[in-house]
Amino acid sequence: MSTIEPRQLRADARRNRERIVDAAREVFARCGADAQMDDIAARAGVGVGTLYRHFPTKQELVGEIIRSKFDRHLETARAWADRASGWEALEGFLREVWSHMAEDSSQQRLMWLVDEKAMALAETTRGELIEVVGGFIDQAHRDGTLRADFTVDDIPTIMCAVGSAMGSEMAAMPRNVDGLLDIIVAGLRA
Amino acid sequence: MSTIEPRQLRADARRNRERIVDAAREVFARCGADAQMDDIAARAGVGVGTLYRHFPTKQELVGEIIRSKFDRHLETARAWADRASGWEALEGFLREVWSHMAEDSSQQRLMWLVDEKAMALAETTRGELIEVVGGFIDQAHRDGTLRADFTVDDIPTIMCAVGSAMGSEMAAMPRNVDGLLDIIVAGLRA
DNA sequence: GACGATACGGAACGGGGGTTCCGGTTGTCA
DNA sequence: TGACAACCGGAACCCCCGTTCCGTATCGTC
Repeated sequence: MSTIEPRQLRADARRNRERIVDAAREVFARCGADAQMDDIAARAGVGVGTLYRHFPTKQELVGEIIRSKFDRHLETARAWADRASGWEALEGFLREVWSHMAEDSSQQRLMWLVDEKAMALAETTRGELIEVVGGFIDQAHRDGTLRADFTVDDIPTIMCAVGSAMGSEMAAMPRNVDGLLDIIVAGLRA
Repeated sequence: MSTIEPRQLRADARRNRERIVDAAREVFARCGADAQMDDIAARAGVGVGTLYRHFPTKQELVGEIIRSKFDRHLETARAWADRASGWEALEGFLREVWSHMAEDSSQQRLMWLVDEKAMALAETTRGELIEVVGGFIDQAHRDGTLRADFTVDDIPTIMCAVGSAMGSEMAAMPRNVDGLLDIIVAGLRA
């Protein structure tokens, strides 16, 4: 998946790397941005030192998780491109991604600690994502089924908004994310 | 403003309290949730000890800021109640609140560290807010101008989503909050 | 102006958590 | 099977930051 393959990892190292990523996913899902490196290492059945050999910094670990999320979104987009086009594909894509996001909603909070470097790891995938989803949007505009001023560049904002609504647990405040999603879809329609 | 008035503050104490709240507003606006107590005290021209006498915990200071935000939103709601009703009042209220939020967008990030206790300070104001805005919503439903399944309880979710979209600065991602607001308003309309 | 109550300042404390270091272990290759 | 490089574990390090403590200063009142 990565463009550069620095060198071949030793068998045990590769195994540990996978364990670490899995553990990170779990712990980030449970604790969000508050996840601690020690916990991740413990959950992976590995010492902190090992964790830090594979990911020299917490940011880099976060970056890996983010990258894998983008990968999954790209898969989703491609699946919809095969299955439909225009508005139908766009709505289908959005709703499916949102349901993925809802599955690990507390993980959404970790988007807050993403920085340039972490995001750079996902740049390639993001580019392809823009291409595919941009196709849906262009087609929908041609069909006149999508609000005229909407562009691909609006998608990150929407995703950020939705993700935050899912991830937050603001005290004593009711939360109805499904309602928000319906509102957004309705507002997107021409 | 507060229902309980524990005792009369000494003149200098009252002055310092105000300075602290002002400083907190500034520093939270600049640094969001990362704001430090030391910085706030320094900006207020006051020692940390003084800060802690007035607000025994960071949460309590956050609570004060949140409360004042809710107060302002309540004022906005009442102004719109005098001026209009139904959909017009609802949209006017939302857009005005959003523009207030946009003014100190980085302050939005501090909503993440609000807990029950901090929110409790704003409970009274929040109740009145629900009442006034609920009035707009009921009227709009009677007029048939608002999406049928929308209730007051959906508002926090929307606010959280919008606030996060404003407050985040996710790297290398375009951000178009105004577009999001238009989409939401369009989606709210029946 | 003097006295007690109320406040103030800011050095110091404590613990939480990311990161480093290095002595020991394990995979790989000849 | 021996030898070396690659890798591992986890105690220790250190900085950051909320919070406490207490000697000093200021306000209000008689």
